[in-house]
Amino acid sequence: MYSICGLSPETRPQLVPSPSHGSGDAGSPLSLEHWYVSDLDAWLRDGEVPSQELAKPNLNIQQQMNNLLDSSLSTYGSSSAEPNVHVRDNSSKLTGSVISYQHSVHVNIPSPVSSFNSVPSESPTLYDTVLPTTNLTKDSNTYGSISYLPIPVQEIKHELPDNYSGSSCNDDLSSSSGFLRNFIKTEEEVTGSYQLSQEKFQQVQYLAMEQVSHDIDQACQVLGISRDPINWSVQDVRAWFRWTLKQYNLPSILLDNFSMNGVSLCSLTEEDFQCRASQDGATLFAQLDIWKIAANMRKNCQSISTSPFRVEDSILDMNALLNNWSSGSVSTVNTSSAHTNQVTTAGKEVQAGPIPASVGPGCGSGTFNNPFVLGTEKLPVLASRKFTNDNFQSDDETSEDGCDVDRSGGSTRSGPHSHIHLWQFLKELLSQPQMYGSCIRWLDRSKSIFKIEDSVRVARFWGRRKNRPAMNYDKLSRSIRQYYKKGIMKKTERSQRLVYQFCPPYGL
DNA sequence: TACAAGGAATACC
DNA sequence: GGTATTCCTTGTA
Repeated sequence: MYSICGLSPETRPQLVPSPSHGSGDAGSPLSLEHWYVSDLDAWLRDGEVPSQELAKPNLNIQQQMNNLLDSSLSTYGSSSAEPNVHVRDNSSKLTGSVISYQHSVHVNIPSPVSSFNSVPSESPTLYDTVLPTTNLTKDSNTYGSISYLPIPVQEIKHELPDNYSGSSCNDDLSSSSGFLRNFIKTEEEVTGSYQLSQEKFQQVQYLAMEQVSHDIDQACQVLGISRDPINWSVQDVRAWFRWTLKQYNLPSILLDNFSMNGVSLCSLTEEDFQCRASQDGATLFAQLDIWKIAANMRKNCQSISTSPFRVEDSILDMNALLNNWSSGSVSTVNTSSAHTNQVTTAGKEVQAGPIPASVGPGCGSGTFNNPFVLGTEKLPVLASRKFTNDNFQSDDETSEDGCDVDRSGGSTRSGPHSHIHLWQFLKELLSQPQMYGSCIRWLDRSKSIFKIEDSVRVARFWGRRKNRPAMNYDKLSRSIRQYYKKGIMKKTERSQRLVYQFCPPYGL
């Protein structure tokens, strides 16, 4: 039997509380998507991790996790001292969505459907993942920003259950329960001299996303609806709303406001949701977004017939995985070579190409150009990789496989040897305000006017994307200015610092 | 100090 | 050759 923080599984409370803006006792919510800022913030306070990055409401799970990584990295990277993470009394207040121990972190994922009586939960109520790690070490070979040496692969494999061969998206996800159990450590192990691991956070991301997928599967079973909201009928949409409202104990809304099929529903913006469902619109929109991501994930994974997802992927390039899931734009790939390389370089500094999503599941010849990849600045494994290695594709190669950008959309994928342009890249960032809104955002979408809120980060993202570690805003802005005479971009009529405007049709 | 603008040379594909 | 990068100077807020 295992014991964590002095509480047996039987006595420990349900870990993740209901949404903070919910009723407070809405039963067990879906999963980590319910890690609202307050949850993470509470943990970060205990962990003495700066939380200013988390002061944004309605962050989705990726944002939360990545912000978490950001905060952790910045804190731990700024000091040679070990993370000052300590035990917190999880029996009080939040009942601990995340429980921190000295030198280790437990992330507890609740059973997603335990409150949904008609669905017998096959998953344990508590998923406890201990995160033993290696040291976080500054690596001067990167951008000058904080980065870390990767965890040796053998160490990773050691921590994984021997019989775990990785879970493809088509696997029986219920097996994740057993898998997770293998991560449950004894208290003795918990109090061992482990250190906070960013790699393990990535692992947690994987587990969380897998769990979300499981949740959705079960909900679909009960509701008799498609996993993909696009396929929903008007009745399906209504069923989903009823279920979601119940799941989150939200007050009833006028379902007539959402009398539409799945296609129409998916085309609604967050603002549309808020107009139709007032303050709960954001929550509903976020939930739908998760479903859409999961649906894309399933589609993508089904297309990867030759290369099942492997657990190494989740560890070594979790962000790429999530990017894959979220972008829904990966094509059939062969992951074997890159992955093999990663494994066989165990114990060494993992050599890799640039940041692209080229090494994640379904990303071997990786194809998505989603700038979320650039968010891997937060991921030590990737950040510490060298920028030259033939075993990994360059970023351009990554984006070329079915990725290219047309003038109107800015979405990237098409034939080989295409290269993303800066304006396209900026549009990609702009297209994901939830992810990059703190860096770059539209000021006036109708006029294609945008503002770079964080020039340093945007430049860093661009540098990662183009494998230019020395990229900075001076250089990036020079490239932007090159667009002036080409008619791609311009300064606004009333010139403002860091404010630019796409010329038509580039801003469409 | 950060940003804007643009010239010039260079690198990369 | 096109595009981006790098380095530079000058100017502005």
